[in-house]
Amino acid sequence: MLDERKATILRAVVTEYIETAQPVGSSHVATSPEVNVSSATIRNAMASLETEGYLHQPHTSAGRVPTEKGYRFFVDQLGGPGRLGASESQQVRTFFARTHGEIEQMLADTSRLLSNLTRYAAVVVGPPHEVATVRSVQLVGLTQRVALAVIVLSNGAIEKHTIELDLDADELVVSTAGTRLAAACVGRTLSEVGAFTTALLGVGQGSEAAVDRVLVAALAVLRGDHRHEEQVFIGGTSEMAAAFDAVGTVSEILRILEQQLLVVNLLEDVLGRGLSVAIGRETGNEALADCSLVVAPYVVDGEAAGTIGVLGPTRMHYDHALSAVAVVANRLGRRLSEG
Amino acid sequence: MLDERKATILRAVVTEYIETAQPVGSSHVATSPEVNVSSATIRNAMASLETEGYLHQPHTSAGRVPTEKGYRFFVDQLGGPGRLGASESQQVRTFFARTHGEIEQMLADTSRLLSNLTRYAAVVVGPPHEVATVRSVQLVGLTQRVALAVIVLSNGAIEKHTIELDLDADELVVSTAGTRLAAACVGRTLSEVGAFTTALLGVGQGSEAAVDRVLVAALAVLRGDHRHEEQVFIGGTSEMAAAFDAVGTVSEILRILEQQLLVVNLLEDVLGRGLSVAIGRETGNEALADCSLVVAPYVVDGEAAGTIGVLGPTRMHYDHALSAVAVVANRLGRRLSEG
DNA sequence: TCTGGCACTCGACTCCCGAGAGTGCCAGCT
DNA sequence: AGCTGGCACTCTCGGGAGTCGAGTGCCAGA
Repeated sequence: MLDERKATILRAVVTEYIETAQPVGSSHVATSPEVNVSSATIRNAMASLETEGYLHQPHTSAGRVPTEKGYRFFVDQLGGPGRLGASESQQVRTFFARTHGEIEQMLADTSRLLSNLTRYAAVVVGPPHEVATVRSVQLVGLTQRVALAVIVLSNGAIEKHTIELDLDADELVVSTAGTRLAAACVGRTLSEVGAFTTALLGVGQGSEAAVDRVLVAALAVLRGDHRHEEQVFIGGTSEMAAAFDAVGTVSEILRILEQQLLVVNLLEDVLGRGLSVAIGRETGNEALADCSLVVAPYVVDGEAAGTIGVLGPTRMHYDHALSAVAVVANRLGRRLSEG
Repeated sequence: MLDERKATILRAVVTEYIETAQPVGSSHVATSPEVNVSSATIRNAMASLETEGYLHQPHTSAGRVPTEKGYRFFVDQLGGPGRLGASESQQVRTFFARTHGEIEQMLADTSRLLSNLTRYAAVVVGPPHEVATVRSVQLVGLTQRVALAVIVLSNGAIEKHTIELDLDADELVVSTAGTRLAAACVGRTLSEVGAFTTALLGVGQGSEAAVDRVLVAALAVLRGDHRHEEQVFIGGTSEMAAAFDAVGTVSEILRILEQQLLVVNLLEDVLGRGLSVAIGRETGNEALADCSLVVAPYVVDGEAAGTIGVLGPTRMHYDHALSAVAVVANRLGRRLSEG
């Protein structure tokens, strides 16, 4: 374990490196107010910190740079998110006080807010649809052989699925099927609906064959995999790009962010490991070796509903990012709980 | 005007520069099979092309680089999109043959297809909602004072608007209002609906006051500005990033792409000027000085419905991008016309 | 156990020079 | 008249030498 002095020195190195992106030398650390020993002593400590794997020296005559382990120590000793500055927390409050309207728009705006606050890329994963209850189901015929199932969920989200019919269905048939479907689904969750069998719907009980066939087709679609249908909103990629200096790195990161499914899994994996910060390779993705991810779940009506996160360089302002993510997650959850 | 020789030389310089990103010297042009004069002659021609503004010389002992005017000439003399390679046009065909389901998903996938084909960023602007006819309207109560208007359009798109009510409305009131609304709206376009007055809806004619108030609130929302509600799908930003070498440039371009409204305007402005390619500053955006934009409208049921485009560096493969954009626009329009 | 001092290392920066790519111009050829 | 080969010139790029200085490790002494 690190004694108090080494911890202080490590803290100073990390802080300094985050600020300047330059390797930090012992004399520079000595000027830090928390440290009251000479640079020679610091040198000894830094050498030892290096052998223990917290610091790395790019070359002999350079200062030290934190390793992932060094950042990890730094983040752990932060001990959770601090408070956000007054003007920033005011900004968050007014944002959530003013925002209204469609949930998707709000989540997208939230990702923009978070990236504005942190100057890194922000990811907002919407609440999963499976757990929300169905408020309304409607079947709308688009063409003779294609209908659209529109499902309104209690949280204002909408799910829609095209249903390919194997017969020409007229309006009456479609709307009859819609009514039957609605009667069975409203008030249940999507995952319950997914478990429906045709029997539960009463297919075949004194109904037209055509209606039955539409219902069967609709059920088949609704039974489909609802996992990972979460919507993902990503903002501030330009801020993120500006934080790196190699265009190749930026390109690789963008390639990751383009795969929304991968992003969702990434965040949930990190959260699943009980972390709120994943540093470099801890993200589990080689392409993000130079990145860190700060995540937090948000809670709607007492249930974990979704995840938000911030993606930046490993030398990110962890304390600020942690606070921002925590505050935004908190407010977002509260806002969504209002209904 | 340029004589035949100068045109050929300019063509050769542009082609070469697009390929190599290196300033092109006269001796290099001389090796090109279309050119059968000595490098000295080419030098004279290139000097004259420079004074005429088609080429630029970074410094005395360097080769020439095309200016925007040079690219403009090159693009104009291409005379429209050529044919796409066999395997690529096959790729487009199978993509549109296989794709099915939600229109949004399809447009998003289209942007991915286009960026895959071109290796640049691709933008797909969805059909505007105002001109589609309403297939179904539904009012769903979410809470006592918030209802959701869900509008299904004939092309399978969905528009939804939250409606804040100034009274507590029970289910019956909301659904009654919904039925009345539907009766009036179905079959019309959204812009017609937007022009509705309360009188047209028959508000007040033998109906409950509560229903009327819900209807008035709903109409107010639907009257809202529908312009620029087009959805935008952007893919391949990572490819785009890889085509530049300054991270600052990439960041600026991403900042543009994050503003979807701006992107839509950009594409439509270019198209409005009758162009299919905007080079550098021709895009009208200073931040895109190093970019070119290749755009094409797509046509659904005989009507211009939307726009697709490709954003890459000024030294992009114009002929290929033009062909890809043209083919994808064509197929996309055809696919959406099927219904 | 900490500190000041000291010798040492090694990258960053500068300067310089040569190589090479490219140019402009001119005289001569067709 | 127009093209071409030749030539002198320019300027970037890359490598090498030299210097600077930030930073280190280690040691002797308080």
